[in-house]
Amino acid sequence: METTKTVREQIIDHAITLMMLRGYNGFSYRDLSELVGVKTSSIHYYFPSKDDLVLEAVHAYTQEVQGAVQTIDAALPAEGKLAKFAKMFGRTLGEGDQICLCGMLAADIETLPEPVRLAVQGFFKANENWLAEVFAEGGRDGTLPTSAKPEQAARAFFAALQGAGLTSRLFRAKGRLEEVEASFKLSK
Amino acid sequence: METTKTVREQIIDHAITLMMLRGYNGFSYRDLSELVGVKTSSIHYYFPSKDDLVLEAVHAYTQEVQGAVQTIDAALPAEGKLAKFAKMFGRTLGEGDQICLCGMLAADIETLPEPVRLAVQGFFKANENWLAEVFAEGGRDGTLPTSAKPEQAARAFFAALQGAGLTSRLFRAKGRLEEVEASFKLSK
DNA sequence: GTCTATAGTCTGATAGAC
DNA sequence: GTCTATCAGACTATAGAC
Repeated sequence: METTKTVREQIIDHAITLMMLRGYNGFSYRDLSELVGVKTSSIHYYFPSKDDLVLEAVHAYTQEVQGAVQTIDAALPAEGKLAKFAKMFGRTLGEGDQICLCGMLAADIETLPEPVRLAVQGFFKANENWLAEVFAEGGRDGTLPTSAKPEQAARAFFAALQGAGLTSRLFRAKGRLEEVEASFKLSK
Repeated sequence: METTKTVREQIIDHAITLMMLRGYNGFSYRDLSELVGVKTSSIHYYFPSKDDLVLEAVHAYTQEVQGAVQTIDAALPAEGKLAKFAKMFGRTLGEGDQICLCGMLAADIETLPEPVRLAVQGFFKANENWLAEVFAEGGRDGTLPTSAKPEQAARAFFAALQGAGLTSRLFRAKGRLEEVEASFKLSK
């Protein structure tokens, strides 16, 4: 099994982990240098500026998450899909001290350049679109409360998950994520 | 009218504004120095360390928000209280480029000392407790969907508001906050 | 590609005069 | 209380040898 990761991949992986923990302004090239085992100047070789690095990190993270979402069985009832999605979202939170990369960057957004904002928007749109399909389907098959606007329900649900990720970590109480799913299920 | 603010009050006010914009790791004593018009060493006179400043900022912010919440008419039906609360929360977002101070600090929490975590937790608890009362009341008076657990509904609703604050700013679309309230109203 | 060395800037924080 | 002056350390980033 050839699982050796390139230095470039290691940098991105650790950058993602660090940002999910401390945010964009809370980690440095030096932190990465120590984790990856190369000098900071070598990191600049791959990513000339920190902004370049974040942008690539967001792209990699989006692809990774979307890949996982696509594995959710299409034959499942809508209610089941929603449950799986929520559970998956909870699992990205590591040992409980990390939040979604794009939720974190949304908090840091006013210190980031426009291309990063667009990339983070892209992450939200992709997830919201997938969820809107599920809510629409749930309305049809009767496993979810009928909503006039599936897109609206999707945005509210995803926002609630992001907020719950924040408070789960704040209170060190993982259960807060499950409450969100329950709230949207009993609904309507 | 004697509305002159002390230097100390100005520092806290600007610190709150800056953190709601850029987060804890995105502002400096120098920024404050320029806004308030005193040297950074003078700021250190009032707040020896940055952590001291954040802690006082959270206390001041909590008091301010809770004060506003308490002005919501107790005679209003639960549904109306929820609407007022959501609208108030939206108004704290300034020109649209700020988010709730404690939502922001929840994102930065892993870079902050324990006393700040406790203070931020206090802010969330206070708001969630108030909302739990409203949800319980709404179940009784029939203006809100009956929930087995008003506390759970309160936490999910507040998390959704925090998440919507994040995405409203990300997309520069204020409307996302209103969607949350609508989602919880049609519910159940 | 990775390194050493370093530039240039910003950071939080302190000492001490007034 | 506010200032000047300064510290030690961190930061992103670059030049150039190997």
